[in-house]
Amino acid sequence: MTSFSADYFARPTVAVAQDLLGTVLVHTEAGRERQVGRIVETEAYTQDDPAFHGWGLYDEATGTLQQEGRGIELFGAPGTAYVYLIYGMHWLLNVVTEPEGTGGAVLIRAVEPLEGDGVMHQRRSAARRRQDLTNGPGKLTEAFGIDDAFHGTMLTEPPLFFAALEEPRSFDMATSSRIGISKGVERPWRFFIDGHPYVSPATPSDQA
DNA sequence: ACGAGGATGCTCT
DNA sequence: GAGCATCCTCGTG
Repeated sequence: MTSFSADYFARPTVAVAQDLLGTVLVHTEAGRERQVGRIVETEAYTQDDPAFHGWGLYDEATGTLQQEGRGIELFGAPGTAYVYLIYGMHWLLNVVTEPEGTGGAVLIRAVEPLEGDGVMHQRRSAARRRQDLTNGPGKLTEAFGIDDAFHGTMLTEPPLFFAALEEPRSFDMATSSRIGISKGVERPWRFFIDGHPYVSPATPSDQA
């Protein structure tokens, strides 16, 4: 299992978000079962996007980037983890995209567990069905034990990394508006494996 | 099956 | 004080 290098992430964000479908997220921990999840749902966020957590840091008219502010890490090295707390209780995992100096990130929204069911069930005691282990962005971070300790780490090497699984792709990709946002709703930047049972059950933001 | 409401903490106004 | 890239529980059909 060979991890993706920084070059893989140093590309247009939408392309990375689509390409990550069908690849795997891997977490290795000493003395514990390895956790592997096949990515079935992602979202893209770019620097000119009002829903982006670094929106306004880059001024397109002058080409200048602020030195600090919320989400400044999203302009850093491609392949870096951007982990943040949402609604005061759930950690969400993003991977930084685009070349350094350009902002962008892909949110990992859902995976299908391939290895590590035991650990995931331990961490996700609320899950009644197997798909509830990882069919949402906050659920998968809990199942994989991902929190702010991973913020800023490189997702190009263990203990947490991405890798290829299947070649060629053996699924149909579907698209929708992103979920849970109020700005940038018109951008069709949620990507998922059509009909897959581990896709999150939430409703896209452009629907009633 | 589905919808309403609450939990809970950090950032920006 | 509001808003937030969410999840869970408890109602009603």
